Amino acid sequence: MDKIGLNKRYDPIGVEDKWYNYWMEKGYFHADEKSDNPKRYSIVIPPPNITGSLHIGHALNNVLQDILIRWKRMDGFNTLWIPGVDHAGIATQNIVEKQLMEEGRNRHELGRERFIERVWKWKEESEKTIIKQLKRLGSSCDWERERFTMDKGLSIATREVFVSLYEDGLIYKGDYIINWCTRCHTALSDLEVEHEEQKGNLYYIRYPLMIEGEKRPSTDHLTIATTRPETILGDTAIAVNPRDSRYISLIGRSVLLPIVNREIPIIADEYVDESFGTGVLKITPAHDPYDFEIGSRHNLPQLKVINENGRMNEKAGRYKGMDRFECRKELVKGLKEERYLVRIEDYSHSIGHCYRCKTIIEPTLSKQWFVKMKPLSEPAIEVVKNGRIRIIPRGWENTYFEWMKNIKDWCISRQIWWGHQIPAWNCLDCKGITVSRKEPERCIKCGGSNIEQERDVLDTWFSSALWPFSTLGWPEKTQELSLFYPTSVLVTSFDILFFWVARMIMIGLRFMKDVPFRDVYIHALVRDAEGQKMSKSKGNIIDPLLMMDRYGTDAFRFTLAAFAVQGRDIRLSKERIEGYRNFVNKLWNASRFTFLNLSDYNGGTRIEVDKSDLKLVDRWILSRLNRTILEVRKALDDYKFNEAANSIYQFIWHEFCDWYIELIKARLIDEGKEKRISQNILVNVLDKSLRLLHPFMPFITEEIGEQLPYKREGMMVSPYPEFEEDMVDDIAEKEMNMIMDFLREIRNIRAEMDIPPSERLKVILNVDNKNKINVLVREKDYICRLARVKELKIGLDNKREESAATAVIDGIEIFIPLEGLIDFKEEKIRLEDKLQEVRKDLIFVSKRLSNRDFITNAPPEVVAKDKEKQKMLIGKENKLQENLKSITRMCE
RNA sequence: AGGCACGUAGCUCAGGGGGAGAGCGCUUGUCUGACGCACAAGAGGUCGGCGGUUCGAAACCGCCCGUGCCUACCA
Repeated sequence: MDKIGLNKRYDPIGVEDKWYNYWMEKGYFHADEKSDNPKRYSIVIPPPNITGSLHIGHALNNVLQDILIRWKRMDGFNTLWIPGVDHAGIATQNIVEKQLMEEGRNRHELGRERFIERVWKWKEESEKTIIKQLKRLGSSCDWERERFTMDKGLSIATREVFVSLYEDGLIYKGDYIINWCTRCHTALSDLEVEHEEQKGNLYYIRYPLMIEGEKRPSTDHLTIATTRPETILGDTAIAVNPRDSRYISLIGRSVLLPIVNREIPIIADEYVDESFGTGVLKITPAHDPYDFEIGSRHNLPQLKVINENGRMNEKAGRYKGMDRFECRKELVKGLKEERYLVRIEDYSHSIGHCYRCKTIIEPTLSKQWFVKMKPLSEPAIEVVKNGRIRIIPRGWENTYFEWMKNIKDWCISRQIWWGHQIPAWNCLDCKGITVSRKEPERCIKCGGSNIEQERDVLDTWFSSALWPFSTLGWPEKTQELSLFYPTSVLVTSFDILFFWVARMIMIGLRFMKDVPFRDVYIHALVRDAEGQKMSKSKGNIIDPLLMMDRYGTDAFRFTLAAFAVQGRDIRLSKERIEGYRNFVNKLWNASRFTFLNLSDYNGGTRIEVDKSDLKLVDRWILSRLNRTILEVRKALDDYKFNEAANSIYQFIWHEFCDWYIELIKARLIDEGKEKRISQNILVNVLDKSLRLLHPFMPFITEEIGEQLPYKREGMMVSPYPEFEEDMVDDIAEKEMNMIMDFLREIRNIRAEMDIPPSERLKVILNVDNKNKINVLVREKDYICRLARVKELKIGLDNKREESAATAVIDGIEIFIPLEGLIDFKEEKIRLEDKLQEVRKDLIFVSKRLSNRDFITNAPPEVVAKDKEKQKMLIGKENKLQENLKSITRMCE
């Protein structure tokens, strides 16, 4: 007791580190792969990118996982939470390149090997920061099992998956149009392209029609609308719809390409929309995904005119070397001068940008590696359809199906250095490709030794797709795999549903023959108070570390949980965190109170008192506690973190602190049996509340829990409170509600009549039945104390005194004699207001009850409830009327 | 263009067929032997608009308005 009781305010500094170190020393986070515990629960962390530090979204993500893991651990499961970080190919490479730039160097000067060494150094640094932050949050990860997407085991796993898919014909290499980032110098998958609506122009350009059979243009022409005039240089045809009567006769003829003066054919293709622009489409197969497809259908030449830097290449003639956007300007100028340009319209359309650097994507023809998705996607759709995997909230299932149905092959090669180098070797002699798990010595085709490994690396998401089983040791047949796969739940946010979740499902099913996780819980995105997505460039980032420094980790964690509503984004506000900081402090002081009253306590660790010795308040608080336990468990089961947090909050603050502690103060002053019972219940309720709260607030619950009169190894390894049905006590709750109503009524009179709290009152009660009298008499001491009443007269026929304020609750008339203190006029107004309120309610209920349809159609219990209410209101109305009458007399 | 959310107290948000809830803020009072990061009592809402279903709608359905997000090949 001396230990606590010192500070009136809880100070998290020091406490958090102390407990985290304690848990680590005890090895509580470590899952036992040799355990025969049949209850198992596992989560793999969505590995944060090693691009610096964690933001608030990560904080939310990990707090929710930690809540689940701590809850299950307390509930007796063998729990495993695997932590780790992701190499994040392009993003990380960009960061290190930027660092080099600041030193006035670039990666090409350094060379591939030394550059990669440099990235590894950065990795160590960033990883350290991230892990530290995760620990600061209280995350109870199994650190002995920490993984990295490029560590040795995961590299082997990645290679295994690649080779295996290649052998099964699901990975192929080919020339296709891909999304090219001219700044990152790499291909990107469709998902890595962000579309953004932008203002641009639609240029109407005249293409002169060639005279049939001759090598010269006629004076006729076709007009074509385009947003990208610079691609004219790469046009190899123009297309019209075969049904378009305007152009039907022209199909098969040709036009002269303006500026370039090259002759290209007019082809017919269904894709062309007659109603858009002029109904004529220029075809640039090497720089547009749909032109590419049309080109393939018609065997058109593919003419690349833009290079990997976004500059025009030698095929662009006099525009060679120009940036693509500069070329556009110049070309338009040229078209204008040579009278090819008909007009320019304003036009806004969506343009693809690189999701890493926001550069405008250049669709480019290129040789890349792809994964065939259709055979993988079908089983992945099935497992969600048949409920083997649950997506929570369910609304996301539709989004998932939609995407999976329209899935296209996945471009997985990246022209960067940081990542898993593709395990394919090209033969310099026969051009054959050797794909192999081990470094091959000879070409599989010609047997020559003149082979060279692919320089490209794999898309980062390729290795992420194996995360749920590669982290458990696959392709080795480990104990961990057999114990913890499939994992129990994946906690993530919707923005990587396709990038990651869908791919994990596909790859997991393929290689493990089972889903990677049973539940997918999709949480909100954290936005700032204005609803903006947080980003460094906007400068609206709330730093989780700063919040934890300022308010403590427990308050911060609790806030995130309380905000974690399904299907809605979070707007984080400091006020709210502050509110929960106050809650932490409230709990701290309730505990102080408890310990200050425990100096002579030698009671047991359980509720060992005879149930018949329990007072109403005891029965009530135990009933409420158990209902709360039930609610919290249910909410956690359903991933309703906010509901769980709220239940605990309401219980601890507004029931345990506001009422129970206040009510038992008098009992604790006495000595003897009564005191012991109070102490016992007090300790038990506090203990269970702490354990209930532990997954949300791990630190303070340990700090307080340590001082409970129990011999324990720590809250985090104590059992999670169980719901005990026989503790639920409807009668106690009903009686307590009556007493609380009654107390509120007296306090209300006090406040409205400006009677200072220090003024002890005399109160007379006129009660309508014996039962209520018994309860009131029994609880008289409590009532007097909390209402600050010096004299309480309870009876069946007590009469109102003349100068008394009055109030009515269900079946109880309250008279407070206020000789000299009462202002009759004011009291009259007060009663009139009350009467009006009651009448309003009464009219409402009566109206409903007089509706025949209501009586016949509404459920009987609803009707019964209304009838009872009506009866109560009539009683109240009568009493109020009587009292109003006599107060009116006093006014005269 | 299509799809999906959302619109509830001044602010941030819960709830969801049977008389509107929380936190913060606001007003008034308290300095009570755990806590002023507190206690007590209050004020404050046509639950975006219009129709429909129902005995009953803030909740379910349709349309409209507003906001946000996602997906998309109309050059």
